[in-house]
Amino acid sequence: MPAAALKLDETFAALADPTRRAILRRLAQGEASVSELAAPFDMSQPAISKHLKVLERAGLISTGQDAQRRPRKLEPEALVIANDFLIELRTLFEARYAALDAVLEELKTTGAKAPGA
Amino acid sequence: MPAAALKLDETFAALADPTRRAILRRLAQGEASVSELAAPFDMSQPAISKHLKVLERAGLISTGQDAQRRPRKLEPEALVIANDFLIELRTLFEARYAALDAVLEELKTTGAKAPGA
DNA sequence: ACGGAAAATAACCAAACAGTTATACAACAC
DNA sequence: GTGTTGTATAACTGTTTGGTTATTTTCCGT
Repeated sequence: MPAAALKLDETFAALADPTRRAILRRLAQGEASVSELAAPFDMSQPAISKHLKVLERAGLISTGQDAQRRPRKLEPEALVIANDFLIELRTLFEARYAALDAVLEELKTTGAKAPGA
Repeated sequence: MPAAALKLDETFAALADPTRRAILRRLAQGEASVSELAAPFDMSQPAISKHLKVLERAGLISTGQDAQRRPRKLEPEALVIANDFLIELRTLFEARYAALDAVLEELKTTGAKAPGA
């Protein structure tokens, strides 16, 4: 298993939670402190800290420092890795149809004979 | 919470497992029966059936019928939904930089004064 | 040095997950 | 109908997850 796959596990798992996705949306608009991030949610501060830890382990965010605050910011690289997997799938999928199209085209031009014949 | 968010939860959660991602890669190349899908893995058939159920609930695959076989095929629509979220994030993120660039540009042309001054 | 604010950590709990084995079901072959 | 193949379901188990409250740590202000 490639090393990146481990990160992929964590990245997709991190994205599977609506609270965490909302946090990412917020961070896409700029850095924010834990309490700022926690404010919109009906949830304790430690719960948010846990979500942030999940996001950080997945490489989706990073932590800064500003006095007592630990502002988080989005790390878009991890998003790219996730996207790459989706693109890989889509590419494989489309390649298959391209191959099928090629076969059909071949059949048409050679007069509906079997490929090996 | 929008209705699509529920699917997003399930879709990303489904993608978070390496066995399931491998199954999707396999299915991207064409339909396959359960036993075909199970073959590469050191895992029981019921375990694979469970993974397939997770993938199906997420809308990532669908089930056909061919005698005793229940061939699965990839459903790329769900991939699009997942991709849309990533794109949304990226768009928000880039919009912010665009806004920042605009501010910097404004500062440059007006002679480095504060925006409100 | 002390008090307070921001955040992290610990300890705990219920629910969900990912696997197992054993069993049941469905559809074909004879 | 009987046996066989392919798949699903049931029941169980250890681990992980997502939340809680209580406590601790870190840093600032005075």
